[in-house]
Amino acid sequence: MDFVGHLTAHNIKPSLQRIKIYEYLHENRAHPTVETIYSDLVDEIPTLSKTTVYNTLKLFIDNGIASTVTIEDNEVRYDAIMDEHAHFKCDSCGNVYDIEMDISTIKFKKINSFKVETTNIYLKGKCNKCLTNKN
Amino acid sequence: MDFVGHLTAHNIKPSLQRIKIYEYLHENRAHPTVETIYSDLVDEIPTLSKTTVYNTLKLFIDNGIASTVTIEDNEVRYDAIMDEHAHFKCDSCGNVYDIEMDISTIKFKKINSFKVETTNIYLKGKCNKCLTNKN
DNA sequence: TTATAAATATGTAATGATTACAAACTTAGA
DNA sequence: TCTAAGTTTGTAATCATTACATATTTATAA
Repeated sequence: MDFVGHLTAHNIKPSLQRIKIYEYLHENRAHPTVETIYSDLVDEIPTLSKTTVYNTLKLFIDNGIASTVTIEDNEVRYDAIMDEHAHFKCDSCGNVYDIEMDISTIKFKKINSFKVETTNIYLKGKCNKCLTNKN
Repeated sequence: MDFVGHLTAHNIKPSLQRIKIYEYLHENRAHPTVETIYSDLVDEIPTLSKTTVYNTLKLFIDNGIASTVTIEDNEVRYDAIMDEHAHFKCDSCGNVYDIEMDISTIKFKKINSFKVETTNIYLKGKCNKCLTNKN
Protein backbone atom coordinates (compact mmCIF):
# COMPACT_ATOMS: atom_id res chain seq x y z
CA MET A 1 0.00 0.00 0.00
CA ASP A 2 1.11 3.51 -0.87
CA PHE A 3 1.02 5.28 2.49
CA VAL A 4 2.54 8.52 1.22
CA GLY A 5 0.02 8.73 -1.59
CA HIS A 6 -2.83 8.10 0.81
CA LEU A 7 -1.69 10.88 3.14
CA THR A 8 -1.24 13.29 0.23
CA ALA A 9 -4.65 12.41 -1.15
CA HIS A 10 -6.13 13.53 2.16
CA ASN A 11 -4.25 16.83 2.29
CA ILE A 12 -1.67 15.63 4.77
CA LYS A 13 1.91 16.53 4.04
CA PRO A 14 3.86 13.30 4.43
CA SER A 15 6.53 14.01 7.02
CA LEU A 16 8.59 11.15 8.41
CA GLN A 17 6.62 11.09 11.67
CA ARG A 18 3.27 11.09 9.88
CA ILE A 19 4.28 8.30 7.52
CA LYS A 20 5.61 6.14 10.33
CA ILE A 21 2.60 6.66 12.57
CA TYR A 22 0.18 5.92 9.77
CA GLU A 23 2.16 2.87 8.71
CA TYR A 24 2.19 1.69 12.31
CA LEU A 25 -1.58 2.00 12.60
CA HIS A 26 -1.98 -0.04 9.46
CA GLU A 27 0.35 -2.80 10.48
CA ASN A 28 -0.68 -3.07 14.11
CA ARG A 29 -4.35 -3.79 13.96
CA ALA A 30 -4.67 -4.39 17.67
CA HIS A 31 -6.01 -0.81 17.97
CA PRO A 32 -3.08 0.69 19.82
CA THR A 33 -3.18 3.46 22.38
CA VAL A 34 -1.06 6.62 22.19
CA GLU A 35 1.26 5.09 24.76
CA THR A 36 1.83 1.97 22.64
CA ILE A 37 2.33 3.89 19.44
CA TYR A 38 4.82 6.20 21.10
CA SER A 39 6.87 3.57 22.89
CA ASP A 40 7.08 1.34 19.82
CA LEU A 41 8.07 4.11 17.44
CA VAL A 42 10.51 5.99 19.66
CA ASP A 43 13.12 3.30 18.97
CA GLU A 44 12.97 4.06 15.30
CA ILE A 45 12.55 7.84 15.66
CA PRO A 46 14.50 8.71 18.81
CA THR A 47 13.44 12.36 18.78
CA LEU A 48 9.75 11.48 18.66
CA SER A 49 7.58 13.35 21.13
CA LYS A 50 4.32 12.11 22.59
CA THR A 51 2.79 15.46 21.69
CA THR A 52 3.55 14.70 18.05
CA VAL A 53 1.71 11.40 18.34
CA TYR A 54 -1.33 13.21 19.75
CA ASN A 55 -1.14 15.96 17.13
CA THR A 56 -0.71 13.52 14.29
CA LEU A 57 -3.59 11.29 15.32
CA LYS A 58 -5.83 14.33 15.65
CA LEU A 59 -4.80 15.38 12.16
CA PHE A 60 -5.58 11.91 10.80
CA ILE A 61 -9.00 11.95 12.41
CA ASP A 62 -9.82 15.45 11.18
CA ASN A 63 -8.85 14.43 7.67
CA GLY A 64 -10.79 11.18 7.79
CA ILE A 65 -8.07 8.55 7.61
CA ALA A 66 -8.30 7.29 11.20
CA SER A 67 -10.82 7.07 14.01
CA THR A 68 -10.95 6.53 17.74
CA VAL A 69 -12.19 3.36 19.36
CA THR A 70 -13.51 3.94 22.87
CA ILE A 71 -14.70 0.66 24.27
CA GLU A 72 -13.63 1.39 27.83
CA ASP A 73 -13.85 4.69 29.65
CA ASN A 74 -10.20 4.75 30.49
CA GLU A 75 -8.41 3.94 27.26
CA VAL A 76 -8.62 5.62 23.88
CA ARG A 77 -7.51 3.45 21.01
CA TYR A 78 -6.92 4.32 17.37
CA ASP A 79 -7.84 2.60 14.14
CA ALA A 80 -6.84 3.29 10.53
CA ILE A 81 -9.39 0.94 9.02
CA MET A 82 -12.23 3.16 7.94
CA ASP A 83 -14.55 0.48 6.56
CA GLU A 84 -17.69 -0.20 8.54
CA HIS A 85 -16.96 -2.74 11.22
CA ALA A 86 -17.64 -3.55 14.83
CA HIS A 87 -15.15 -4.08 17.64
CA PHE A 88 -14.99 -6.90 20.10
CA LYS A 89 -12.97 -6.64 23.31
CA CYS A 90 -12.16 -9.78 25.26
CA ASP A 91 -12.50 -8.95 28.94
CA SER A 92 -10.16 -11.79 29.78
CA CYS A 93 -7.07 -11.08 27.66
CA GLY A 94 -7.92 -7.50 26.76
CA ASN A 95 -7.39 -7.89 23.02
CA VAL A 96 -9.58 -5.95 20.64
CA TYR A 97 -10.72 -7.68 17.47
CA ASP A 98 -12.37 -6.34 14.34
CA ILE A 99 -15.73 -7.85 13.51
CA GLU A 100 -16.91 -7.58 9.93
CA MET A 101 -20.52 -6.61 9.62
CA ASP A 102 -23.04 -4.89 7.47
CA ILE A 103 -24.33 -2.02 9.56
CA SER A 104 -27.30 -1.51 7.26
CA THR A 105 -28.80 -4.73 8.61
CA ILE A 106 -29.47 -3.12 11.98
CA LYS A 107 -33.09 -2.28 12.54
CA PHE A 108 -34.01 0.53 14.85
CA LYS A 109 -37.53 1.07 16.02
CA LYS A 110 -37.75 4.85 16.03
CA ILE A 111 -34.79 6.33 14.21
CA ASN A 112 -36.89 8.42 11.82
CA SER A 113 -36.38 11.76 13.50
CA PHE A 114 -32.59 11.46 13.63
CA LYS A 115 -30.05 11.82 10.89
CA VAL A 116 -27.45 9.18 11.71
CA GLU A 117 -23.94 9.97 10.47
CA THR A 118 -21.81 7.47 12.39
CA THR A 119 -22.51 4.08 13.91
CA ASN A 120 -20.22 2.50 16.48
CA ILE A 121 -20.71 -1.01 17.75
CA TYR A 122 -18.71 -2.31 20.68
CA LEU A 123 -19.00 -5.87 21.90
CA LYS A 124 -17.50 -7.34 25.03
CA GLY A 125 -17.11 -10.93 26.16
CA LYS A 126 -14.66 -13.80 25.83
CA CYS A 127 -12.57 -14.55 22.77
CA ASN A 128 -12.12 -18.07 21.46
CA LYS A 129 -8.55 -18.32 22.69
CA CYS A 130 -9.56 -17.50 26.27
CA LEU A 131 -12.58 -19.81 26.14
CA THR A 132 -10.35 -22.71 25.09
CA ASN A 133 -7.47 -22.01 27.46
CA LYS A 134 -9.75 -21.72 30.48
CA ASN A 135 -7.04 -20.00 32.49
CA MET B 1 -41.00 3.25 41.53
CA ASP B 2 -39.58 1.86 44.75
CA PHE B 3 -35.96 3.03 44.65
CA VAL B 4 -35.11 1.79 48.14
CA GLY B 5 -36.44 -1.66 47.38
CA HIS B 6 -34.51 -1.79 44.13
CA LEU B 7 -31.25 -0.89 45.87
CA THR B 8 -31.87 -3.44 48.62
CA ALA B 9 -32.71 -6.11 46.08
CA HIS B 10 -29.26 -5.59 44.60
CA ASN B 11 -27.42 -5.77 47.92
CA ILE B 12 -26.96 -2.04 48.22
CA LYS B 13 -27.69 -0.54 51.60
CA PRO B 14 -29.94 2.44 50.91
CA SER B 15 -28.16 5.43 52.42
CA LEU B 16 -29.47 8.92 51.70
CA GLN B 17 -26.72 9.61 49.19
CA ARG B 18 -27.30 6.34 47.34
CA ILE B 19 -31.04 6.83 47.17
CA LYS B 20 -30.72 10.38 45.88
CA ILE B 21 -28.10 9.53 43.28
CA TYR B 22 -30.09 6.57 42.01
CA GLU B 23 -33.27 8.61 41.94
CA TYR B 24 -31.44 11.34 40.06
CA LEU B 25 -30.22 8.89 37.42
CA HIS B 26 -33.75 7.65 36.93
CA GLU B 27 -35.32 11.04 36.61
CA ASN B 28 -32.64 12.69 34.49
CA ARG B 29 -32.43 10.51 31.46
CA ALA B 30 -30.07 12.80 29.61
CA HIS B 31 -27.23 10.49 30.70
CA PRO B 32 -25.54 12.86 33.12
CA THR B 33 -21.84 13.07 33.89
CA VAL B 34 -20.37 12.93 37.40
CA GLU B 35 -20.01 16.70 37.29
CA THR B 36 -23.70 17.20 36.50
CA ILE B 37 -24.88 14.74 39.11
CA TYR B 38 -22.70 16.33 41.76
CA SER B 39 -23.56 19.95 41.05
CA ASP B 40 -27.29 19.24 40.86
CA LEU B 41 -27.42 17.20 44.06
CA VAL B 42 -25.11 19.32 46.20
CA ASP B 43 -27.94 21.83 46.68
CA GLU B 44 -30.06 19.15 48.26
CA ILE B 45 -27.25 17.38 50.14
CA PRO B 46 -24.82 20.19 51.04
CA THR B 47 -22.23 17.81 52.50
CA LEU B 48 -22.08 15.71 49.32
CA SER B 49 -18.61 14.93 48.07
CA LYS B 50 -17.64 14.25 44.48
CA THR B 51 -15.77 11.18 45.71
CA THR B 52 -19.07 9.84 47.02
CA VAL B 53 -20.62 10.28 43.60
CA TYR B 54 -17.77 8.32 42.03
CA ASN B 55 -17.90 5.61 44.70
CA THR B 56 -21.66 5.28 44.49
CA LEU B 57 -21.74 5.03 40.71
CA LYS B 58 -19.04 2.37 40.82
CA LEU B 59 -21.10 0.46 43.37
CA PHE B 60 -24.19 0.71 41.15
CA ILE B 61 -22.26 -0.59 38.16
CA ASP B 62 -20.68 -3.46 40.11
CA ASN B 63 -24.11 -4.48 41.35
CA GLY B 64 -25.72 -4.22 37.94
CA ILE B 65 -28.16 -1.34 38.37
CA ALA B 66 -26.32 1.23 36.25
CA SER B 67 -23.90 1.37 33.36
CA THR B 68 -21.52 3.78 31.71
CA VAL B 69 -22.15 5.38 28.35
CA THR B 70 -18.94 6.38 26.58
CA ILE B 71 -19.80 7.91 23.26
CA GLU B 72 -16.98 10.42 23.29
CA ASP B 73 -13.45 9.90 24.53
CA ASN B 74 -13.58 12.77 26.94
CA GLU B 75 -16.85 12.37 28.79
CA VAL B 76 -18.16 9.42 30.78
CA ARG B 77 -21.89 9.40 31.22
CA TYR B 78 -24.10 7.22 33.39
CA ASP B 79 -27.36 5.44 32.75
CA ALA B 80 -29.73 3.61 35.09
CA ILE B 81 -31.82 2.08 32.32
CA MET B 82 -30.55 -1.44 31.98
CA ASP B 83 -32.80 -2.59 29.14
CA GLU B 84 -31.12 -3.17 25.82
CA HIS B 85 -30.99 0.06 23.91
CA ALA B 86 -28.75 2.15 21.72
CA HIS B 87 -27.59 5.74 22.26
CA PHE B 88 -27.69 8.61 19.83
CA LYS B 89 -25.63 11.75 20.39
CA CYS B 90 -26.45 14.87 18.42
CA ASP B 91 -23.17 16.48 17.44
CA SER B 92 -24.92 19.82 17.11
CA CYS B 93 -26.64 20.25 20.49
CA GLY B 94 -24.76 17.53 22.35
CA ASN B 95 -27.85 15.82 23.75
CA VAL B 96 -27.83 12.06 24.14
CA TYR B 97 -31.03 10.18 23.34
CA ASP B 98 -32.07 6.60 24.00
CA ILE B 99 -32.92 4.57 20.93
CA GLU B 100 -35.09 1.51 21.43
CA MET B 101 -33.89 -1.47 19.54
CA ASP B 102 -33.79 -5.22 19.48
CA ILE B 103 -30.12 -6.09 19.59
CA SER B 104 -30.80 -9.66 18.50
CA THR B 105 -31.63 -8.38 15.02
CA ILE B 106 -28.00 -7.54 14.38
CA LYS B 107 -26.29 -9.95 12.07
CA PHE B 108 -22.56 -10.42 12.32
CA LYS B 109 -20.59 -12.26 9.71
CA LYS B 110 -18.02 -14.08 11.82
CA ILE B 111 -19.03 -13.92 15.47
CA ASN B 112 -18.90 -17.71 15.99
CA SER B 113 -15.60 -17.84 17.80
CA PHE B 114 -16.54 -15.15 20.35
CA LYS B 115 -18.83 -15.31 23.32
CA VAL B 116 -20.53 -11.93 23.35
CA GLU B 117 -21.67 -10.74 26.78
CA THR B 118 -22.37 -7.06 26.17
CA THR B 119 -23.36 -5.06 23.12
CA ASN B 120 -23.04 -1.28 22.98
CA ILE B 121 -24.31 0.75 20.07
CA TYR B 122 -23.47 4.43 19.74
CA LEU B 123 -24.85 6.58 16.96
CA LYS B 124 -23.88 10.12 16.10
CA GLY B 125 -25.49 12.67 13.85
CA LYS B 126 -28.13 15.39 13.99
CA CYS B 127 -31.29 15.25 16.04
CA ASN B 128 -34.62 16.35 14.68
CA LYS B 129 -34.68 19.57 16.68
CA CYS B 130 -31.32 20.68 15.27
CA LEU B 131 -32.27 19.65 11.73
CA THR B 132 -35.42 21.81 11.90
CA ASN B 133 -33.84 24.81 13.59
CA LYS B 134 -30.98 24.97 11.08
CA ASN B 135 -28.96 27.19 13.40
C1' DT C 1 -28.89 3.29 76.85
C1' DT C 2 -24.11 2.93 75.87
C1' DA C 3 -20.04 0.97 73.93
C1' DT C 4 -17.94 -0.93 70.04
C1' DA C 5 -17.21 -2.37 65.45
C1' DA C 6 -18.39 -2.08 60.73
C1' DA C 7 -19.91 0.45 57.00
C1' DT C 8 -20.28 5.05 54.63
C1' DA C 9 -19.07 9.52 53.48
C1' DT C 10 -15.84 13.16 53.11
C1' DG C 11 -11.75 16.09 51.80
C1' DT C 12 -7.20 16.37 50.31
C1' DA C 13 -3.48 14.77 47.85
C1' DA C 14 -1.66 11.90 44.10
C1' DT C 15 -1.95 10.12 39.54
C1' DG C 16 -2.12 10.05 34.75
C1' DA C 17 -3.88 11.22 30.25
C1' DT C 18 -4.45 15.04 27.42
C1' DT C 19 -3.85 19.83 25.95
C1' DA C 20 -1.70 24.50 25.66
C1' DC C 21 1.98 26.89 24.40
C1' DA C 22 6.42 28.64 23.16
C1' DA C 23 10.74 27.52 21.21
C1' DA C 24 13.44 24.80 17.91
C1' DC C 25 13.76 22.70 13.73
C1' DT C 26 12.69 21.62 8.85
C1' DT C 27 11.04 22.45 4.37
C1' DA C 28 9.83 24.89 0.23
C1' DG C 29 9.97 28.83 -2.58
C1' DA C 30 11.80 33.38 -3.96
C1' DT D 1 20.90 31.82 0.64
C1' DC D 2 17.07 34.06 2.96
C1' DT D 3 12.57 34.02 4.59
C1' DA D 4 8.19 32.40 5.83
C1' DA D 5 5.31 28.73 6.69
C1' DG D 6 4.69 24.40 8.41
C1' DT D 7 6.13 20.77 11.66
C1' DT D 8 8.09 18.89 15.76
C1' DT D 9 9.47 19.04 20.36
C1' DG D 10 9.56 19.61 25.55
C1' DT D 11 7.65 21.65 29.45
C1' DA D 12 4.02 23.27 32.00
C1' DA D 13 -0.94 23.48 32.82
C1' DT D 14 -5.36 21.30 33.09
C1' DC D 15 -8.73 18.19 34.41
C1' DA D 16 -11.01 13.84 35.47
C1' DT D 17 -10.34 10.10 38.33
C1' DT D 18 -8.40 7.45 42.14
C1' DA D 19 -5.99 6.62 46.60
C1' DC D 20 -6.10 7.19 51.09
C1' DA D 21 -6.72 8.78 55.73
C1' DT D 22 -10.10 10.79 58.69
C1' DA D 23 -14.69 11.69 60.18
C1' DT D 24 -19.28 10.35 60.51
C1' DT D 25 -23.08 7.30 60.67
C1' DT D 26 -25.28 2.96 61.47
C1' DA D 27 -26.00 -1.49 63.47
C1' DT D 28 -25.31 -4.69 67.12
C1' DA D 29 -24.78 -6.41 71.58
C1' DA D 30 -23.75 -5.79 76.42
